[in-house]
Amino acid sequence: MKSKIALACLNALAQEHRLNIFRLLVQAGETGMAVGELAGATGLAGATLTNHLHILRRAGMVSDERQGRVIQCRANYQQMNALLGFLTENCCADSADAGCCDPVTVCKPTRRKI
Amino acid sequence: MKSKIALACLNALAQEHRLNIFRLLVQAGETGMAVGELAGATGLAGATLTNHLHILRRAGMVSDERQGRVIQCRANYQQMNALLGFLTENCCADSADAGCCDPVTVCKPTRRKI
DNA sequence: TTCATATTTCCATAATTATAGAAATATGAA
DNA sequence: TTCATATTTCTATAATTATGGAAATATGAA
Repeated sequence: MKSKIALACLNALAQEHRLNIFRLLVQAGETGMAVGELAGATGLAGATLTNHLHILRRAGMVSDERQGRVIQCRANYQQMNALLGFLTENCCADSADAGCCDPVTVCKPTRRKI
Repeated sequence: MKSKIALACLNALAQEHRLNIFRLLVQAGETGMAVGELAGATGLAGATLTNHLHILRRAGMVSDERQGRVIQCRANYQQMNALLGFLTENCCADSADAGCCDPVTVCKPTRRKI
């Protein structure tokens, strides 16, 4: 992950409502949540929520898919893991003790409860 | 780590110059860098640098110590690790598959080259 | 069609954050 | 003392970000 993208990810997560939205999506696992569900869960006005989702999408932290009239959002675990990797990867960069930090354990989406 | 503190850490890192400062300090290891060295390395005006350092300090990401006329800054590895822990800890919160993510490997300061 | 629902875009405003000059403070050296 | 260096605080301004109403778009149902 490039520094510029990491910055976009950090920026996306560095806001109360967006961190909240992202965590809701992470916990929702593979199923994800509809924009309307997120509006209900967060109490945000539609336009405000759309703006926050836009920032999370641009950073690659959230992906979505239209299902009829509903747009279903999901956390992007790959991007989440890439961000964690970036933060630890640069921890030991250029040090005499390179590799002192092992890669972060990956986080996987949870299975939907049937 | 509480969500509010994680937010402060994310916010501290979510800015081009602050991410740069933090990475310089991480790479500087135990020795750290003086404010003046950081000014030289980043090209930031003194007052601007002070403001950014203030935000990193408030978030607990950077600590410092006066040594004569110089203030030596260091990355706070504990806080860095706590942030990584927070991000993965919440990854699987409330999931049926709790614990799917192991704790992040910790990052340690590098030894000073003698 | 027409209508209702879901979501976004457009837009303006309020709030926050970044920037840096100038003055102030802290320290040590002469 | 007096002076030079290091850093911060004060303050103002510019830039960016957050918020949400109203209108627009997309979809499916009647």
